[in-house]
Amino acid sequence: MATRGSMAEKALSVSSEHEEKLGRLLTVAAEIFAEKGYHHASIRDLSRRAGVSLSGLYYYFSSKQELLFMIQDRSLRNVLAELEVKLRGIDSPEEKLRILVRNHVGFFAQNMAAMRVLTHEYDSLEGEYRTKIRNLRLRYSNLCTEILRDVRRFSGGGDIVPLNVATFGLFGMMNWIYAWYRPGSSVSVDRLADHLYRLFISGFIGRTGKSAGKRAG
Amino acid sequence: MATRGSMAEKALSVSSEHEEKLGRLLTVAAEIFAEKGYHHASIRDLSRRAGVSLSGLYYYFSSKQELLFMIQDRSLRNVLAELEVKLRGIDSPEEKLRILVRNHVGFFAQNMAAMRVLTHEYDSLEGEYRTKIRNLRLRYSNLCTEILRDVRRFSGGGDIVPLNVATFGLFGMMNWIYAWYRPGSSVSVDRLADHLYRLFISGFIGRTGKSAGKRAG
DNA sequence: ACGTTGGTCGATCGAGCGTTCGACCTACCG
DNA sequence: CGGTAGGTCGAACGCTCGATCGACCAACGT
Repeated sequence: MATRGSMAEKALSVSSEHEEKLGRLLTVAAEIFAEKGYHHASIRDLSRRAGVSLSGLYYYFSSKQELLFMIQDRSLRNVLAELEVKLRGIDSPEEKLRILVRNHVGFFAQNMAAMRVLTHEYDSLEGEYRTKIRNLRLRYSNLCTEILRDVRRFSGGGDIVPLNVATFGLFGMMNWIYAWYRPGSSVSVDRLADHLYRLFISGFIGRTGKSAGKRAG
Repeated sequence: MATRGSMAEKALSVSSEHEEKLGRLLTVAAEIFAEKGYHHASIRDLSRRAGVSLSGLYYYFSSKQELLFMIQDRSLRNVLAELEVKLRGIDSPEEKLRILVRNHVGFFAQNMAAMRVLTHEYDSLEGEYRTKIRNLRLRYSNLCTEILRDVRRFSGGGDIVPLNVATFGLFGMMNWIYAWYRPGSSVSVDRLADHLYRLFISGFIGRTGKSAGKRAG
């Protein structure tokens, strides 16, 4: 059906079929990488699970490294793009932060395999692949740091915790999810995101525990 | 030198030399695992870096899996043992929590390779090795959860965030350190631990960002 | 009818892997 | 001295890996 038509139509449909199959391969590969780790997973595993011959796979990517790169690149770009759309038109810094957390946690829950590969297998990247992913990650964490800066300025909170420590603390909380959270748990994804947001925000904008009227050092 | 003496003395000194060399091997192995990941690291790498023949290594461990297990087992036991000592005689739950964070972060900074392997390569363990490490981890996180429960009861804080979410959030913050912190940074280890403690505690015991007033208790 | 292009495959290569084995070399014991 | 035990080693085995190559096929334009 979709393969009939003019040259332009065909080129389009063919390339979209190509994209589609590549996408399927990347999804399956992400699952395998997430299960066994990049280095332990073999292209033969992917060949078996995807029902494609070993050599046939190499039509869609040129090396195992590139395969890993594509998974991380797509995940990160998706997270970033979606986040930037959602932030459009939002003024309140705290609301921005809440959106960031929800977006991040949401992606994790929805596509756990790829996100796990993203946080777990960064060091498996080499050379230019690593550099490119590093830059994307930097863009992401910088965006987060800027939001945190605004949150603090806006709330008049003190400079208790350095901005970069706070940023990494937040990412730590969010990225650690893959180690324990299973979708379909008693805590829904939205509630989880909300919990983490609340856990973070009030520690960030002020008040240390000791001023809670209990202890005198 | 140390090899002279009676049978008992020799047995002692020999076994302690054995322990010592095993310890060195584990340290080097942890560095390699931390660098390249468990599956990508080879026993031959260890052989080269430790200056011991390939087959000679197998006198000290019986398989690569056991090697990985020993690294994780020792790290976890050290962290736990040291923590239990430090907690002895402490009553204040908040102080207990502060000690836990300092202890954890301190171990990370002091022995980053092994701790990285501990948090990063749990899934590389198989069979009984995995079960044993899982139990140790459980003991650790349960200890943490209990402290958090006391903190909340003692501070009269609300039940905003479920205890297990809070526990994993805290571990996430602490374990994420290996992804960005480098010893000798501008933030000292003690200050880092303090930052993370403060970031966590006030988000945990109450008040969302909106109404950041003093609580009366 | 023919050439081209996109896609797939079996067979195979060379390299590296974890592990084993038997030989070997001390340093001690009786 | 001979014997035994702790420790070390080179060589090799069997296996899996990532990657390549040339053959093949169906669908298309001309």
